[in-house]
Amino acid sequence: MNKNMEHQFMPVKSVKRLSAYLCFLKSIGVKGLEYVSGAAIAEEFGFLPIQVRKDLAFAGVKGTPRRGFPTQKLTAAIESFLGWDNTQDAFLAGAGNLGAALTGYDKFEEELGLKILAAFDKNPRKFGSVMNGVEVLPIDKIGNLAKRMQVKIGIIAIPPEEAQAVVSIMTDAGIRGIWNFAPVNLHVPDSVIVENVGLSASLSVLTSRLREAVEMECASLTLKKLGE
Amino acid sequence: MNKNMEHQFMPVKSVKRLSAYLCFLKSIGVKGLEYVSGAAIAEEFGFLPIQVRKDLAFAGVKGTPRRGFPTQKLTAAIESFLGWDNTQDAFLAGAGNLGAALTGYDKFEEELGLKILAAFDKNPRKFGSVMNGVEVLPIDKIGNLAKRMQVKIGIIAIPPEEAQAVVSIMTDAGIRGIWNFAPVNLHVPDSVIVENVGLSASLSVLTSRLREAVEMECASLTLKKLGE
DNA sequence: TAGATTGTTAATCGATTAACAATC
DNA sequence: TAGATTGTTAATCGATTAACAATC
Repeated sequence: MNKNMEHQFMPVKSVKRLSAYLCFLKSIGVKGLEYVSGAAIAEEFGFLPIQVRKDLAFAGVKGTPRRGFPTQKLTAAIESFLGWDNTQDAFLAGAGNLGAALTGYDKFEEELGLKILAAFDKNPRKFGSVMNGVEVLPIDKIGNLAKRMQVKIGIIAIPPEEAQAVVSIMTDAGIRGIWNFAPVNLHVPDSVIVENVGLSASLSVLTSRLREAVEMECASLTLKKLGE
Repeated sequence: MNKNMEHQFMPVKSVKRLSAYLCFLKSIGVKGLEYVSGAAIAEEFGFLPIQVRKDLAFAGVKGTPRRGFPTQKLTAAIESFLGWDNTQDAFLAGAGNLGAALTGYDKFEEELGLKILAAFDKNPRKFGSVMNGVEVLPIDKIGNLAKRMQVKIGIIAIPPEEAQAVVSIMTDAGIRGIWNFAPVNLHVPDSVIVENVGLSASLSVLTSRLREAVEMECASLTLKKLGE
């Protein structure tokens, strides 16, 4: 096994930033600007230009000195790099409010290429109903159907208590990627990838930052008073 | 300005992990185990014990050698550290599917202390309706009401094109924290904190990891064949 | 050409991990 | 006491940033 085989993994943070750049590029793309510089992207996000250049280098686009990056090519390159240009089929576990939000959000299919083939729920009253164009089926069928249709992505939008059982069925059925919205830590085989959305964690980051800001203000206020 | 004033900011990653630990601690808390070790928590998440201990040290809980951390105290300490123990009032912009998911998710109020006081929408047909116990008001009223009620947190669950305008109204009205679900980069004054949920970014991380896994398998398969 | 921007190579910084002493 | 686990201090690793050469 030689060293050249070693695969360069993409840093998670770069992937996330690239996805943000893409969003921005699409918004300026409509303005018809032929080139965009790393500095311009950096400016928009408050990053340093060198960081943007590093991220873009990962995506493998070459820029032109003095001009920047060709907007169209750059957009296409990042899209391809993030895999937004080919469709991925997914099954959604949970036809509640969150499930409705996910099926109702056209951007996932149109821009990211995530095609939610069907939703699954344990509530019999929902069976056969259509949620934003996606049919709701009994949750018991999820394993067999995933295996038969070779679906590789499962979305977890069910209560945390029920999540692990469904995930196990999914992975047994050959699902390789889990997009998890439930506040539980899921256990899966090594070959399966779990991406946790972690809304509670995200909210915690916001509130802890807010508190830090308030503390800073109090501190500088006290300092000012003492200085008077 | 002496060095002692310098505030130790909490690393975002530690905050996120602590929030995950909390979820796990609550689930084992019901089992009535008096102590839990860093190693046990690490095991659950596949982390190294030292990382868990480092994170817990931030939260300021003292453990007992040979026994671990007192489950109750630890849970309470992390909750307090993350601010889950005091209520925060919030306004929600957007009464669509996502807004419904957020208002319908009781955990935010019960466990994290996030109280969504009202939802705001531009669709007149929704005015006055009640969404999971939260009243829907005209979006024009969000600024005045936020100022009057001194609301400090705003949640953005509206289309990206409309987000910046509403955010500007929010920050003018004194809102200090924005929890952003819209796929746009928001511009706010320095005193305001934005936490982006970035569902597209999250999905991109999953799909790029999946692709990396597939590539690795192909590579090792090729290698195997060559070796035969 | 001159100058702005890219891309590369090196330095810095912060987070993770290791080693080990302290403690119940 | 012996042994397991915490907590501290140092080493490593990876990501960010700086410096600067290459290039249009």
